[in-house]
Amino acid sequence: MRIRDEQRERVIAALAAHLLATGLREASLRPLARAAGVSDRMLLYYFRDKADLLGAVIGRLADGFAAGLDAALPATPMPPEHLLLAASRLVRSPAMQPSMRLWLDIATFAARGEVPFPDLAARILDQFMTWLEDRIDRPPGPERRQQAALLLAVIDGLALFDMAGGHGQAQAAEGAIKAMRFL
Amino acid sequence: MRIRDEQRERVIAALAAHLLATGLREASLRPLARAAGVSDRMLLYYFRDKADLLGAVIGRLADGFAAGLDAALPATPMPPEHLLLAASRLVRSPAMQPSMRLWLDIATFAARGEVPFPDLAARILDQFMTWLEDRIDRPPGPERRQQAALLLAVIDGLALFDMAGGHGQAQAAEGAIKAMRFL
DNA sequence: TAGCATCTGTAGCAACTGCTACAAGAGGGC
DNA sequence: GCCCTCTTGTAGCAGTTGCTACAGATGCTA
Repeated sequence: MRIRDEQRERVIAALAAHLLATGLREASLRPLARAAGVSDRMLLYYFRDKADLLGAVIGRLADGFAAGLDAALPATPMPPEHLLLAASRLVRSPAMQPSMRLWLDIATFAARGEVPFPDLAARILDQFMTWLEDRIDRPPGPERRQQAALLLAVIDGLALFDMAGGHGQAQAAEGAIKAMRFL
Repeated sequence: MRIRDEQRERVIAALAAHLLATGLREASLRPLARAAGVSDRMLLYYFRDKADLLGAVIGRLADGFAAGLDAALPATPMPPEHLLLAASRLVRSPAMQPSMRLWLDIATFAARGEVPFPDLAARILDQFMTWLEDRIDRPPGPERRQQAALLLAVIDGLALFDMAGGHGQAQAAEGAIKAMRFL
């Protein structure tokens, strides 16, 4: 039971990077095994099945993503307008692009109910929400939560534009954000 | 050259409904052929290849989607706050859910550069944008365009929430929309 | 030294992927 | 009658998919 756990760990680390780079669509066992430097046979020895493997890797990625967001923007409360602008710029930065692309992939798989993606999607959504809530200069409560949800919707919408090649639209929307106010 | 074109037409109509129901992820030739009531061999006689087929079908769907939006909300200019609320409710309605789910699928395929999805995604994005612009009570110009882009970002973000199982977040965001203003 | 659990490679299965070679039927023009 | 183009079915290719049966290797314990 020792080597197996060590290898699990090693595989998760290796595949996290690989998934970010290539996305979920080409994530079949043999290429994943190659990327992790093991055989596909062993992948299914370390993990129960493909869903188990992807769940572990994406779970790890989600934690890393949350940590990255925390590090990139200190948890100092600010007006929602400022937060929205800062967060959308952060999320649309080239460094975050692979993560957002993967997040979109996960959302579409979750939409079809494919395990383990619904759970993963819910978890990522929650992480994102609390990250935003912690940075809005309002007392905790339903209103702050509503604002965070709206902010997240805008952010995800911008990310979707970028994915779909609508960089112009993303740019335009960022312009409008500056003229946006919350009562 | 006659039957072939008739069949093309028939296949496109049949597969439009099928794609809406099942999404892009299970859209391989044999199931598509079954849904269209022809053999996979003939599918590739009517269409050059799979990309050609999907391009035709999704193009048709995009036009239908745009027409549906036009019919559902008359082109009467209104304040962006009202439009946003009306549009998001429309787009999140159960009837529109399959279309939005497919739109997400298309966006993720476009993100990987897979033909013909980048072109399709750009086209759908443009249709959506003009639909919104036509309903904002402002003179045409960059500012109206920016507002439309921001509205679309929110709408797409809400759709993403619904796909990812975040119905609570979508609900919350809609609440915040009511307290949102454009300068 | 034997027994045992853990680990790993070889090989393969049955299903599916997009696509194609080939031949044959259907129909019209000469 | 003939050819010629359009249309269609049969069959199959070479590659991929997730997953597994089996046998052998390894190392620890008694």
